[in-house]
Amino acid sequence: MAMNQQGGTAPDVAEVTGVPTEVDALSAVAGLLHALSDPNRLAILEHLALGEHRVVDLTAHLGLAQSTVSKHLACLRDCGLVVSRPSGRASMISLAQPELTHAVLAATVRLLDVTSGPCGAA
Amino acid sequence: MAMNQQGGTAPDVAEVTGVPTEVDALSAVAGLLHALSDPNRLAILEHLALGEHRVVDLTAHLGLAQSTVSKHLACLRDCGLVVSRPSGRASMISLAQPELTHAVLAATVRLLDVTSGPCGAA
DNA sequence: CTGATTCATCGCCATATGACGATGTAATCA
DNA sequence: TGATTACATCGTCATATGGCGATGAATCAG
Repeated sequence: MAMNQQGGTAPDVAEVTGVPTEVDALSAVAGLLHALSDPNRLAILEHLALGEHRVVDLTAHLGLAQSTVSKHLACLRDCGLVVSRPSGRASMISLAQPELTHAVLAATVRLLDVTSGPCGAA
Repeated sequence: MAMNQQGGTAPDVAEVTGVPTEVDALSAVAGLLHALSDPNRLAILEHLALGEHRVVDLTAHLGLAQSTVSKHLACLRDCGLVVSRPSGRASMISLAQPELTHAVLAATVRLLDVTSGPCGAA
């Protein structure tokens, strides 16, 4: 049973990693990551990093149908990644947690830089 | 609509956020995040955080079919998240980038903690 | 009031994905 | 040698997902 490599007194995975182990918690994390695992949604988040934007602006920027963008925004809103502030007949969309969201993406870029680098590049 | 980015004087989204803006780069990031957006794959990564494991061990741990686990591992291997070291007739699987991978998950947990908290909890 | 704009939602469709069992290959054991 | 174990791959199926257009509600312009 070579399973306590962390030394100490039988460390729990969650305590070592700081990431939950239960299925529910993992599903929650996976759900949030799933919301981030779409290029168009990432483009939306990036665009929102510059400030508030209307849906129609995001639609024009992405070159997608308005319904598609609206659905993506609903996804991001469900995950609490963006918030919408009604302004007249428009909706001003903005990042709910700019710094934390950026932290996840930055960490992912760093990881991507290492994982994809040694495989194909020098 | 203020969209002067690539000028060199005005700040580019990528420079502000540190996250690429091109579709290819976004797709790459999205692909990596997609690999992380599955509860079972997250469970695999967490389990591997404790050290090397055989496929059959992961299979027993997850309670999934061997083919399913193998496919998940293939996904993770394609993304460069895990590496496999042949050992006899078994394959020892381990994290390729434990710290960077953990950094992404930790940042996601932090984000989840904020996004899911204020919505339903106090 | 009438028309235009903005956004959310619904229905639909093509594709992607996760699950499984079955099969093939390589390595270990009797 | 033959049998068993460990793993990867293939084929299949049910479901999820992203895309679009159409529709409806709300707001603003005239």
